[in-house]
Amino acid sequence: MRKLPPLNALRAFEAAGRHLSFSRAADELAVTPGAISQQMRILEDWLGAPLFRRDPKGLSLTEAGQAALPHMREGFDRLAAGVRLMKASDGPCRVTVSVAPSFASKWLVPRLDRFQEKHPQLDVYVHADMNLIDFADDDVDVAIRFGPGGYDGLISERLMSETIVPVCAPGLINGDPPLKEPSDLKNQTLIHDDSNRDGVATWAMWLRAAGVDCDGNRGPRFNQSSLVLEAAVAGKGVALARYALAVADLEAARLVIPFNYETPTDFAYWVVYPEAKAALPEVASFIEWLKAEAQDADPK
Amino acid sequence: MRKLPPLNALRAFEAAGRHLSFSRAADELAVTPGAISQQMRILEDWLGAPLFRRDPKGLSLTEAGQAALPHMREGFDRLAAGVRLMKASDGPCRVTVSVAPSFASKWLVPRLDRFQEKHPQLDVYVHADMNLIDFADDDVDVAIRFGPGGYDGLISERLMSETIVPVCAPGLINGDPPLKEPSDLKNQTLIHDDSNRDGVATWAMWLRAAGVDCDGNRGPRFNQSSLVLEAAVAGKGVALARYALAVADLEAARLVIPFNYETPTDFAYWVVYPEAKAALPEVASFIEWLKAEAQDADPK
DNA sequence: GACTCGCGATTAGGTTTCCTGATAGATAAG
DNA sequence: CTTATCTATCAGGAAACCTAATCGCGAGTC
Repeated sequence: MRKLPPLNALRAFEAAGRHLSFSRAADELAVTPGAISQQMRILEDWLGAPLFRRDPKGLSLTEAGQAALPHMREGFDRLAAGVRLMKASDGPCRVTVSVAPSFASKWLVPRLDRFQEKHPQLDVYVHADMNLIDFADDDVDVAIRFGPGGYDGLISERLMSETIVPVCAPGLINGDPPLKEPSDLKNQTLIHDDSNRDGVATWAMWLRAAGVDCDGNRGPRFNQSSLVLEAAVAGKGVALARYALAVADLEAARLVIPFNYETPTDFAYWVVYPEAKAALPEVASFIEWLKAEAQDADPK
Repeated sequence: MRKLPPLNALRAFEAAGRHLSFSRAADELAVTPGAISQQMRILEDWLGAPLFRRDPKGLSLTEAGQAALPHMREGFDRLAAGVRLMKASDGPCRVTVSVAPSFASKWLVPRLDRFQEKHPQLDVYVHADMNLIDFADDDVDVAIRFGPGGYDGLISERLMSETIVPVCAPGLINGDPPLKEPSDLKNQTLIHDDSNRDGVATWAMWLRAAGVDCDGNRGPRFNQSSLVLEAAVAGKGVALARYALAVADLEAARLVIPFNYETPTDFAYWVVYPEAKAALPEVASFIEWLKAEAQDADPK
């Protein structure tokens, strides 16, 4: 026989522990902070043990709270998945995918009609956001992320690897000054991508690796990779692009690779989702499609 | 943002769906059947879809209910595991294991002191029961079962395989009549084990396989394997024993194998537990110990 | 066929749980 | 010093929840 404390108190704990703030938990659950405070007192009384340390400078979880929190999260995730299975088994339903804006515009959106074709009853809601999202906060089913992988408490499956290539508009190659080899880059405008804070190849790194002695910090900068690519398409200069993002423009000959000098990265694209989401058939279909699509694009 | 229906309604649904009976669910949750009925109405209203078919001849789940039920079960299991982690991180705690009476007395109990030695702060509660148990109903953490494996919605890990051997008290071999080869069994009392309903080797099957023409149905019968073995130890006749159960008596020379004629079975011993239970360190320790212990006993 | 039993549905009314709104204390920033 | 932010606490009220009683239905039983 399971003996559980009041379920609302557990839900309040899950939110409070996640935010490490009673106020934000109250906000999430659409109640007042006082309600959360009381629920926590009730829960701690029921347990006979404290879950939070109320330091003057902020809230933190006790060891017990720390240990229990992931299970609470997972438990409520499961319940939510179950509830979604209960209602409206037929009819249109929606998969929400969180993805970086550049990847959305350059990779995902161009392929999305293929998914629509295969699953006409499913609507995809693309949630483009630079920031990592919180699956419990936002109503996100699955995320695509570029990085080292290994996201805690979530399932991450590798979609494809990535390489960095220089790209520019076709006209630049035989322009004046011409662009035939890496050292010609000294005479070109370099377009910079500031969106990868995590030290994915920069021009400075690339030039050093290619043995070109040149200040790699000059030139326009953008905080989104798609803007970088569009600047390159417009002939504004030479950009360092993630191949997956540039591939559509390359195939359409709006961009070319002036010299073949690929730089593989340790980072890769990952599908990331909470374990419980895999139970939803619409989410499972989307993930499966994503992986197949990535397989085609990047047979490794 | 997760949007969940009233949590108590979900818990009521989980219990009602599991028992396929509002009354028994009410019993489990210590409320009246009317309460369950109302909770189900509330939940179905909230969803806008029915979860149960109220046939005159009994309750059954709709497709939606069927799909959601396992997730509810798993979700509440997780919450329960989390709650157990919250309270009393130190101090003695208990692991409850459900096991067949014979296996308990002949295999588990003789080894249990080794576990106690290794984990002095853990108490093991042996719940011996002929019937399969319901992990949600009874407060059982882990079960050991003899069978084909593959229990739905639960994790099952193979402990060891099993073979069937004839056994008897040492005195019978050179007694009068003597017991030197299978055909001598015609002159012996055969002790029968009725505990295995699922067609694990019977004397009739065994004699046919061994080419002995003899009516294999005569002799005393017991509904527990441990009683069968004890009758054999007492010299009442020859028994067909599962090796794992007889091994302690064989090593102590209270029993012998009159002729080497092992019959392997497709069945094996399994540790079975709900996924969420593995989160509890005491349960994880016990399972780990069980597997190590089985490895020693049956290096496969 | 009448009777009983078991089971679920339903309703009114009461109890418990839960939340609000106001207030207080404590901390950090302006 | 003032303001903003955060948690704790309390009383009162709203909402959720449960009980108790009753009804309807079908399956056995005699």
